[in-house]
Amino acid sequence: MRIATWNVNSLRARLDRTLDYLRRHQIDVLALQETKVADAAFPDEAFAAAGYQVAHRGFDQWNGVAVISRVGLEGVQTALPHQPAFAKPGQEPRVEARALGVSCDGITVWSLYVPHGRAQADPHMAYKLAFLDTLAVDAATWLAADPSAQIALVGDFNVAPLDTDVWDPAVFKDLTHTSPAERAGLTALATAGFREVTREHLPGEHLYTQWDYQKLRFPKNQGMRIDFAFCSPALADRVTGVEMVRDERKGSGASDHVPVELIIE
DNA sequence: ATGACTCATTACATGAGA
Repeated sequence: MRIATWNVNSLRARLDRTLDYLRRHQIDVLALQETKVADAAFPDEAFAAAGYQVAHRGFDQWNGVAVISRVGLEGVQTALPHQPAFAKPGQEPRVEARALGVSCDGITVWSLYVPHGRAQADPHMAYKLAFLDTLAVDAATWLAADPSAQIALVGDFNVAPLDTDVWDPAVFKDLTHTSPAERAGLTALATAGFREVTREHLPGEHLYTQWDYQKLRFPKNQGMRIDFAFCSPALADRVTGVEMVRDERKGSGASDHVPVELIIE
């Protein structure tokens, strides 16, 4: 069984590419982030025609998370139990479309799009840290309720845990993604008992999952490793391999992120 | 070549992303 996660950066702009990827890589479950589409405009039919069921959460052109499965899909949860809300200027706080949980063939797959943070002093950063904090709290609760649970927390975490996860740590020092507080948010998931299986299987340095569109970042391999898969112990034991699909960053019309796949026994 | 941002929007400039 193959589970993939991909920040697709607009599903409508990359629907054909996504369908083609599913076919070529024989993906059973695909967690998408940044679909940038409202639920009403989600292309359900295209996935149904390819043999997949779909669960999606999206209000407008921002954020948006989905799980696409050909091995069953039930028990849809459209937000984390304690997911914090975010208030845009002049608007009421809203729990954004950043977490979608679905049960697929006995595995609970959460597609997660952690808030970016924008800048250290920006309110969005406090939101990011609160999101990570509640994620770890909820995840710990799930594992306490059932230590044998099969849970995959996958997606765009918008945190680079190690200095070698970014092409130049100095560039990010006063920006986002590498601060101790942000990194602590991911450490908390490990403390809760979840294992980051992409690092277990691909421990190499400078293995990136995202390259900015600007300044020839991809040809120069100046990227970031910010897409991960935190698995409950019972599921982590079943993971036999991980692949970062670097080819998906090539060519015109690519997302700035590549898919990350888990091969599960 | 993997190539000098890209996406969506009551769009023709702006906000957001990382």
